[in-house]
Amino acid sequence: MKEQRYSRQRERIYQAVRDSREHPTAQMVYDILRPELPKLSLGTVYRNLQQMAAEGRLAQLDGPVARFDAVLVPHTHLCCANCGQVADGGLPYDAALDRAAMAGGWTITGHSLTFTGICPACAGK
Amino acid sequence: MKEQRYSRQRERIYQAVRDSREHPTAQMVYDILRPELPKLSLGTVYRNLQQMAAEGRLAQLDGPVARFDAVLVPHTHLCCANCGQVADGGLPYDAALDRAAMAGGWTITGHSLTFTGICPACAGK
DNA sequence: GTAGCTGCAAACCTTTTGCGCGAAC
DNA sequence: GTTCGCGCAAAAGGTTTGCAGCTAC
Repeated sequence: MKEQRYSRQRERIYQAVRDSREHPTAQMVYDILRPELPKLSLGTVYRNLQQMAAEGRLAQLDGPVARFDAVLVPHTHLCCANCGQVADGGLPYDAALDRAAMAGGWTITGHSLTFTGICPACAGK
Repeated sequence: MKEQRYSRQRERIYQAVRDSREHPTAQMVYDILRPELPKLSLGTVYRNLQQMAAEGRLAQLDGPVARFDAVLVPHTHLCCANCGQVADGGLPYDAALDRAAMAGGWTITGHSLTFTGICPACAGK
């Protein structure tokens, strides 16, 4: 693996994901950091998010646009079909599922359990 | 809802998804049909896939690129981390999860359970 | 001094959309 | 004849990449 150096931008990007509750997209991270780092480039955000996801320092969530999560303990997610927000689910990760799914020659390394529904804010409208 | 007319293209697109085992993307459907319908447009494939997904005639799978499935009975999926292929999982859909997830004011309409791992073909290499 | 990282901009890929013609009804 | 759907092409996101200069070590 390539040697990795410290960079102020990478640290801020990581903190922005960790401190945000909304599983931010690259664009959201960029918007969060822009006031503080006006010269920050969107390309740098993408590069660092991808790099940290590859290292396992961040988790990447599937979807039409990629979202990132600094909570590495496996957990479920709730996705609002109306506004698109992603929240943490209340159910624990069930490792028994992985063992059960290991069939047909597949090696299972994990799973993603995402619920779809309507969030409280959207339900009120 | 808008009145819907028959179209040869839509039928073929549906059949291509149904007859393919690989949960094809729009591009894959286009490639499958091109020999048979040389004038087919990629835009038409996207339009019809999206329309049939909205009607519930097809299921749309999340991911970096959208995939489609003609099997409407809810079921789990296996995704190969190496080659990206998506296969059907052996586990049944557990509706009890939806009831359990309904907390914090959310209305849950369904869930998606996707296992990540290595498929037999990639494991052999 | 030598990599690695940034900012910038262009390129890329997937998906959507506007438009005029042809097809279904 | 009236709509709706198609093919085409352009546009619109989201994401990646090449490059020259700056930064960590």
